[in-house]
Amino acid sequence: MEAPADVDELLARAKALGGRTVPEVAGALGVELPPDPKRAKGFMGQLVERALGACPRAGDGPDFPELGVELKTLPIAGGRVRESTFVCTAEVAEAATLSWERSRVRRKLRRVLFVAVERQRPWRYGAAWLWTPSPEEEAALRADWEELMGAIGAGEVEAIDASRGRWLQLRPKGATAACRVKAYDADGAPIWAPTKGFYLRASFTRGLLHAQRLR
Amino acid sequence: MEAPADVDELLARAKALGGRTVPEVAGALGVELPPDPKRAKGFMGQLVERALGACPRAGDGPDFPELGVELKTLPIAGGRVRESTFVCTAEVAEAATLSWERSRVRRKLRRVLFVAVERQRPWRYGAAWLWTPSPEEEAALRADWEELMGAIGAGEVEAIDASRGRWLQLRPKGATAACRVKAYDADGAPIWAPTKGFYLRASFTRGLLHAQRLR
DNA sequence: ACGGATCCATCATTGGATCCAG
DNA sequence: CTGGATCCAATGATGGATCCGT
Repeated sequence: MEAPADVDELLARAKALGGRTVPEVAGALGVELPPDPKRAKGFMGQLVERALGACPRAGDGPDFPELGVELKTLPIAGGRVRESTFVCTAEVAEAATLSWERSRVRRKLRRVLFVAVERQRPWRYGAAWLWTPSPEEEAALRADWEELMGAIGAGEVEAIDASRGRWLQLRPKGATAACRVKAYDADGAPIWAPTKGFYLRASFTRGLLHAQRLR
Repeated sequence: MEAPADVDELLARAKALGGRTVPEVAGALGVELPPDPKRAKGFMGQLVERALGACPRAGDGPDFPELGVELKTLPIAGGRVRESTFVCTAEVAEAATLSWERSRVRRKLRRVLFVAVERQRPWRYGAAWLWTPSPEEEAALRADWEELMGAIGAGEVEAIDASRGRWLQLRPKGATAACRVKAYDADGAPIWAPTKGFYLRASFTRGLLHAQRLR
């Protein structure tokens, strides 16, 4: 699948997935289903990337570099978002000096294509829509980001838990809880800190889903 | 194989390999020989690491962290060193600010266990000896390092070729010539530079081998 | 419900070096 | 001979997320 030429084409492709089942779409792409779905946690996201023609080597950049669009799947059950949404890993080592404007979170969330996936078997694609933060949303996300990164920069990285932040939270990220990354304490001395990732709370994406239904 | 308790034990183990063939040592360790030796370029080095009990997760540190010893194999044919010796990748991005004292090259070469390997079939282990740079050797290596890193720091990374440096040279390093690493030009602007590695010229290690034979 | 823990894939980097064309 | 190119393995970081115990 080649990359979509513009945002309209991308959105049309995503909407066209609506109602189709995951096994059906995987089969059409020649992708095998994982033997143990409970362990292939990223499978849904990677399948949608292929189905929509996302850049296979996106790396740090957005999934659709030409369009500046990031792709996220939203697991839905009983009409409600079931999980928080991973945004990116936290730049722990640069927490004290990085600005919101240059942050990964802001880059990732500048324009997002959400694709809902109904989690009752057989898994089935649902709604798809583009989201760009409104000025109010961006201000709130920024406030969360600045609070959380500020705490890391102040050397509190060990003490931060997932209860902080209204819409963005920080949670462990990595293969195990033992994963560590280089960081600096409040005095600038190097330390090994737990790996952290930013997540959008489900309460936030529930709001987006609701707003989208009203359109 | 557990790690040697001290340098004497390490050296004794290395000398005990002398005269044994590579297939024989591999067999004793339960290691299979690579199907196509021409493509398994690092096999010899990794086999000796296992045979001597080097730290399997050395990463950035020395092969024997407790002893501060780095292990290098030297391919020999007709009594002469056949190849240059890879030391480490060059810290291209930090070229302008890094000092010799903190450099990877110096750390790697502070104490080296050389193990000669006779390259006429069947490959066979030869001499083994410890080397620490004499003040004169270190001064010469430092001069090469400072010249080469200075050139990188001055933005000449594209222009440096392997003919520079008396004993240390810079050569491409990586999977292909297209490999690039982040660097900075003379004005401090970010660029993508070719990946480089430091090598000891064969003329240098020939001298070490000769000196060792005279002892 | 949700905070903490975990799982897989892929790419980049580094370490181990030797290959090979001119 | 030797400067330039390449090859394999292991690790770490990041991106894709969901699992699961309380």
